[in-house]
Amino acid sequence: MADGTSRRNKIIEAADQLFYERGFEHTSFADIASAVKISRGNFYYHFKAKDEILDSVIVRRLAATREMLERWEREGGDPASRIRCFINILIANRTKIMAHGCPVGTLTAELAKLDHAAQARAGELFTLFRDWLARQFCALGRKRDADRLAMHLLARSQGVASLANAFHDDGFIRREVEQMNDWLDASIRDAA
Amino acid sequence: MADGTSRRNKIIEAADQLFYERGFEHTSFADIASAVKISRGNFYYHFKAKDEILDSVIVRRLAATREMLERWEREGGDPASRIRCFINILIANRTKIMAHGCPVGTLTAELAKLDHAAQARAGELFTLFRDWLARQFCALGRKRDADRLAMHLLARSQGVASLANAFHDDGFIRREVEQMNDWLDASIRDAA
DNA sequence: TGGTTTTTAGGACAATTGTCCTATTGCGTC
DNA sequence: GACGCAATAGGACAATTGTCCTAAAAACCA
Repeated sequence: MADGTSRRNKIIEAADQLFYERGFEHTSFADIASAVKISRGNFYYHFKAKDEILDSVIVRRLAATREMLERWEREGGDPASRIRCFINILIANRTKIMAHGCPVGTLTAELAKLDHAAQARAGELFTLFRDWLARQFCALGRKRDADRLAMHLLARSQGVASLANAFHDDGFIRREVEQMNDWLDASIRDAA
Repeated sequence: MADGTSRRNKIIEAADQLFYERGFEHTSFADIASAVKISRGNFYYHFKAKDEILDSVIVRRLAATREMLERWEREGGDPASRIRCFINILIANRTKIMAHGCPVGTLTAELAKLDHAAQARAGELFTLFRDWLARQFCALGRKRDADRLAMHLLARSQGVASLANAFHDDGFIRREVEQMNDWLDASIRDAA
């Protein structure tokens, strides 16, 4: 069983979703077990410890993120449109975001509180977006402050996700996304 | 012992700090007990359950926040300067924020994942800031979109706290705070 | 001082946690 | 069909969790 639906992959998949919905620490082996319909003790054939499942989940998310960013790079059109793909995640995932927050931000925050060893690995998820956005701003002619703009946009989307989660406000997300798009337009004008 | 340093208050105080640093669920009674130097079983003389400690912590935070906002209202000068007091929390608390994130945002996010009953109460912390900021924007002549501006500023500061926590970047906070102040200046000009 | 109420310590409790072990099943190959 | 390895189930494990109980101590008041 080496295909994409191997038991190991199913465990990672279920853990990924549960870590997002309930948080890492609040998700027990029993939770994952009943989701995958596997015996609890048998996890240790696939993983040495719970931390190893977390590692695998992060690796999976990193791969999925890389893939998404590459797709946007291929099919997103010009750099501005690609950045709009990023901004648009807030709209596309708004239901999940209102229920569970941003998967990257909430995981990073939780691991920081736990002082967990995987903190750095999870931070790479942010770095992935940061560097990708910076490259787009470079291509827009904002080479000098590309990273600053990338961090700014990243922070804006984190803030929107956080408050959307707190207030469960759909309209708020839409308004902020509109403003972010306006901000992007202005940034492009400044570059010209 | 009815003074402000009663045992009950000391427990709440210690729990407040620990919930911030380690998160609510990851803080055990044993942790609080050793912080207050009290026997573990004796908590139940002061609190019926762990959730009751959380409630008390939230009540405490609500009171502290209200007090802070009232102080800014009294001593903050004009509405714009008061809003700058808010923005400046990011600078004043930057060390703690880089280590543990925003106390309001991280608690709200955690309780959302736990699907905890106190979620709504914790949300009031955000509402406190939201309404206060909206009042200030009203006073600045932005009555029509005061709440929108308040939410926007709240989201910005949440985003900054989130990324500052992830990247432990002091300079990033300062740059973003500067931008937020610029944005406030522009908002005031628009009102005129 | 004596008695009553408030406060405390310390341990018992069941439930849950992550972890580990072993016996058994299932599948592929000769 | 028999063998060998991969995969699994199910339970044992110590530790930790929140909770509860009871006896002793401290504080208070007459």
